[in-house]
Amino acid sequence: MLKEERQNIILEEIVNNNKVHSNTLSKKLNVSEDTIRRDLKELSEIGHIKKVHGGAMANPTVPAAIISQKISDQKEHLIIAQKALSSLVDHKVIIMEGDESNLILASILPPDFSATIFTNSLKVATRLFEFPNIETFMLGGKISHRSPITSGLEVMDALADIHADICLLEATSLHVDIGLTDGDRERAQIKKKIINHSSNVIAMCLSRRTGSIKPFKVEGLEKITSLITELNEDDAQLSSFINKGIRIV
Amino acid sequence: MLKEERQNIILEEIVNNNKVHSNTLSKKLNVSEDTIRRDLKELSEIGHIKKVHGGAMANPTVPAAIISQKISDQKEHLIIAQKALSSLVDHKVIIMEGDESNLILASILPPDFSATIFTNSLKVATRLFEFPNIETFMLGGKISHRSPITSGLEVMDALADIHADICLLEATSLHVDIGLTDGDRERAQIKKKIINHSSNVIAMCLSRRTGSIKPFKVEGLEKITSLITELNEDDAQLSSFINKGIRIV
DNA sequence: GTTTTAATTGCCGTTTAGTGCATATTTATA
DNA sequence: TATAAATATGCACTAAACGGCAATTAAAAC
Repeated sequence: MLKEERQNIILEEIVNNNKVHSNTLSKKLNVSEDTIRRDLKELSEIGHIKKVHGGAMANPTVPAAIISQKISDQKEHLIIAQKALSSLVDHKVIIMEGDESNLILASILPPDFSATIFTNSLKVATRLFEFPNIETFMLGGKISHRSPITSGLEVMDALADIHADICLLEATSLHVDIGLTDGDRERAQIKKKIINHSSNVIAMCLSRRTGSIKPFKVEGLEKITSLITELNEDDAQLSSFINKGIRIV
Repeated sequence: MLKEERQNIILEEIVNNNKVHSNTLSKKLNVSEDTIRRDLKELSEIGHIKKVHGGAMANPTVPAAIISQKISDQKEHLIIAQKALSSLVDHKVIIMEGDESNLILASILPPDFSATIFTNSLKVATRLFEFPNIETFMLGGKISHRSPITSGLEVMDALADIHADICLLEATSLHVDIGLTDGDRERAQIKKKIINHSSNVIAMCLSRRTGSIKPFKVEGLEKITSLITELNEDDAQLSSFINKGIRIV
């Protein structure tokens, strides 16, 4: 059995029973307790479950749907989120757009992290609620039927009055020549506005999404300060971005 | 059983009964009283409960996040939510304020329910996201550290442009003479504004919260169209409200 | 298809966490 | 104040966690 398969089973069990025991899992999956322990450690690093003595439990604030997402996707976002975290400093104004890498990022922030954070994601906002030193602002608006994210005029209006030190964008498409594009018109507009109201622009993009082009233009590459993918900085796939002067993290 | 699991059970029991005894817990959970005592010590160090001789009691300053998990109240909220549901009709504009009964209500809506719903609760909005025929609008703003609810100027501004057919308010205090009051100033203002932007005002209130008065006035009883509690309409406790002309559901 | 490389896993010795028990001390209250 | 119950403390035992290492297995490169 593959590790990934096993970890998905573990997540499934946590969603169903709210908890797992290392020793029973070990027997059930025919691996040593050490392996289970390593699995639980990895899974808990993503932030949706909590490792405890003897097993693991679901994080009470995380909905089942999030926990049971395929582990392979979560891991890629975790790598991105970890890099993003190292780019953040305390006491700044941050805009977090979207709910993929940003959700994981919100899960791995140090408990005493201090900042003012704006977000259009219900999931991210719910997560940030737990942090006593973070001032969270939900950007209000109509909730899309595609993902639990606000968009529309209200978000645009709210952004008009904001300036952030740094914004963290989920890039669904990033092309070396065309720049940042999006499949949703409203979301493209929102991203554009966020970029123009932030001193630093960090695009978080899965490597398989680089190179693609979506119908709605956000901004050209020159507006992007840094690009974070799950790849190493020196990966050949990213050299064209480096040539354009983008900082790779 | 995992330690955390056991402590969750203890917390739950304290939240429900306001107190626990070490010796009964010891029998119930099949561990020594020493272990229970250590659990209570740990929980009290975190600050959620207060250790007393012979057991522990609920801490008066328990964070809202924990209170909201009250199991016993869930039943009462369900009764309220069911009544509220019967008051709703399709294709209306609804404001749902707060996340107790409204969250349950959002969970029991028929899957094809059609409406435009505004809410200041992250939980409610997240739940409503699942409904294909509901247009959900999240009222943006600063997220309170007490519960995952937006408040502040942005909410007020957003409300200014809205008129609803019906609003569903979580009433934390409802007094026959004083009317609706709230313990939080901003939230009181928001409720007031919601009331004045709705054709029908439904107050959802646990019976034990009727009669109490909180520091910040929302509106007098005359602004309330209907009152929903978990009690029967003809319960004696509610007669004083009937005398004031409130419709009891 | 084979070789090379990297990831995964199990094992082992050591360390730590959790639990129960014995005993001394404190607390509630009759 | 007497007395029974509850608590604190120290100790011992067990199960789990940790870190390093070697063997195995999967993935990548050739």
